[in-house]
Amino acid sequence: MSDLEERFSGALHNTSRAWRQALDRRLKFLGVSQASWMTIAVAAKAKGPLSQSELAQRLDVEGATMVAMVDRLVKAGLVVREPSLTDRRVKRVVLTPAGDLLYDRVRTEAAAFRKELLDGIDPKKLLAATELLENLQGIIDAPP
Amino acid sequence: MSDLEERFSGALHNTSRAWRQALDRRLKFLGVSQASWMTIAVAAKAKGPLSQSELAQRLDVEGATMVAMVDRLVKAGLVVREPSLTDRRVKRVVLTPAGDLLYDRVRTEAAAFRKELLDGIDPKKLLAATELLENLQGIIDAPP
DNA sequence: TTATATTCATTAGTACTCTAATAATTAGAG
DNA sequence: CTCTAATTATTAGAGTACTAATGAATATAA
Repeated sequence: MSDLEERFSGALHNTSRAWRQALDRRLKFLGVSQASWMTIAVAAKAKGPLSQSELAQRLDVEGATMVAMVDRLVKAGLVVREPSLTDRRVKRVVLTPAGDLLYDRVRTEAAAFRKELLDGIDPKKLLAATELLENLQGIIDAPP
Repeated sequence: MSDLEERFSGALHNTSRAWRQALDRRLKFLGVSQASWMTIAVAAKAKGPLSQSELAQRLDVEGATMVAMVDRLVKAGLVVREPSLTDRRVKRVVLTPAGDLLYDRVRTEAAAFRKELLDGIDPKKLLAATELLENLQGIIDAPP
């Protein structure tokens, strides 16, 4: 029967949720949520400053969501909006020194947390699960 | 290196998110989100009517979140609040006929969607991934 | 060049989630 | 029985996400 399918679906969603919540608790002392950190991380990893649209696309959220996110990050002093010189519609999101510093700290913590959780897992099985998830993601994102 | 760990983490969160969003789109014509449906489902599957606390616990959300959720479901005519006769603090959440009907429809749709997505996946691999995820969830939820 | 279409950022309204604080009630200790 | 603990539901405020509509700017077609 499709008992396994239901079980997999439940495990996928519950584990993802539990992970996110646990990481959020762990990073609370830094004063940032995972959504904020992910935005900072994508902005930091890019070669040049990204526009809000590019950020939204890479983080798989809507543009309107990114507006509010950048508002909060600006308010927190972690990024600034810089008008593009070549396209006056565009505003580029640039990290402040405080943003850079925060990114370093959060990245370290997140990696340590990942390592703790996955330490006892067989790498072969982990790889197989990763490939299955990536495959599944491709199926979901495929054109209907 | 921990490259695989980062890759797994990304795949887990992205796949879970993509699944949830795709299912939300698919169920939009029924006028309910997955969060609402999950609440209805837990209430429907229970033997007797559950209190808001019990619902919150089974859905792994906070009590305050359940207050708002039940508010919306009551407004939508899917459930009613019934004061407990034995404990005047408690309000039990009872499905209306409209709630029962909606649950049947959504359950059918969700199962069909699951089947579509997981149809081409090797059951052995699916089982292995499920077990890994369940194991991981146990690690996350374990007392620190 | 002018008209149309697209893109970018924004606002407004809604949904779902959290934490912290509170009132009412119940359970337990003395 | 009374004082204290814990539990239940609630409110308030904030973060994160969506859709839909808008103005401004750019790109494309005629």
